[in-house]
Amino acid sequence: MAEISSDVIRGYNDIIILYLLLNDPSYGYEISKQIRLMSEDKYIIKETTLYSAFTRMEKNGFIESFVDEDLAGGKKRTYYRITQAGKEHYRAKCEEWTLTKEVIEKFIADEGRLV
Amino acid sequence: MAEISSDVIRGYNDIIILYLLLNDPSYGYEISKQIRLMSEDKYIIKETTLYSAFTRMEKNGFIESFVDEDLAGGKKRTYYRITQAGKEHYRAKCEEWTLTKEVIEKFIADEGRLV
DNA sequence: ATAGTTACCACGACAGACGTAGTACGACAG
DNA sequence: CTGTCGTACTACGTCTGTCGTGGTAACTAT
Repeated sequence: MAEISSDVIRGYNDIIILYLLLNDPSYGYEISKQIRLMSEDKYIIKETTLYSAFTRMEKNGFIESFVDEDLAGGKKRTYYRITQAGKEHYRAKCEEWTLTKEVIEKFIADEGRLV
Repeated sequence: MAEISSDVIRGYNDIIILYLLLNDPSYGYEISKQIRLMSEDKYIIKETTLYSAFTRMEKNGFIESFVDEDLAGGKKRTYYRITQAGKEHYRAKCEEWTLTKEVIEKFIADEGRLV
């Protein structure tokens, strides 16, 4: 099966992650499972990619983190919450997506042209 | 106006350039003008990006170069021609694009959800 | 015991895009 | 006759998001 390469997905992980934070805070493991589910296994984000995206986006003020230390078994979990700036970033990225889509599709040839 | 960022376009320059070589050989300056024209100024490829893409794709066997030394004024021009492997690469990238599009669009929220 | 799931992090490598700068020729304006 | 603009590249180094490798730690089922 065809896979989505890292060069192609680059720049869209922000959209994907922020989308999953729009309604409620969430955390790494949960988000990675949701991406897999929603994409029907077409995109499985790498753990390192995800966690470094969190770090980057928190640094940029798009998300905020808080830790839940009261999990069963003395475990911790780091949650992320989208900020107002994050919502604006999300919206801007979505607009950029629309633009990009329009542009790219001009460079997709009809089937007949490929010999 | 919104611009297309390098992270978002990354991975699609191959499609764009190869598309413009599908019918006839062409060269850097001409291709950059065509991209600008076809995208209605929405995407203006950087010279360095374009020429390094040529080098990379020639190394990968997707294109072949030949030089026209007989231009007016003793100038040279390097043309590029798509290979069979290049056409297959183009087709594979187009399929990847379709897949990526399907995935990304699942993470685009309705207008109403953005407050 | 040990494999699997949950939940995360550090470190460094990689590659494509990009910024800066330079070369070289012709045309055309002032 | 000097300077800018357009044509047509090239070299070199930097940046950044992704990814590979490997590690920690606690619980759960076989």
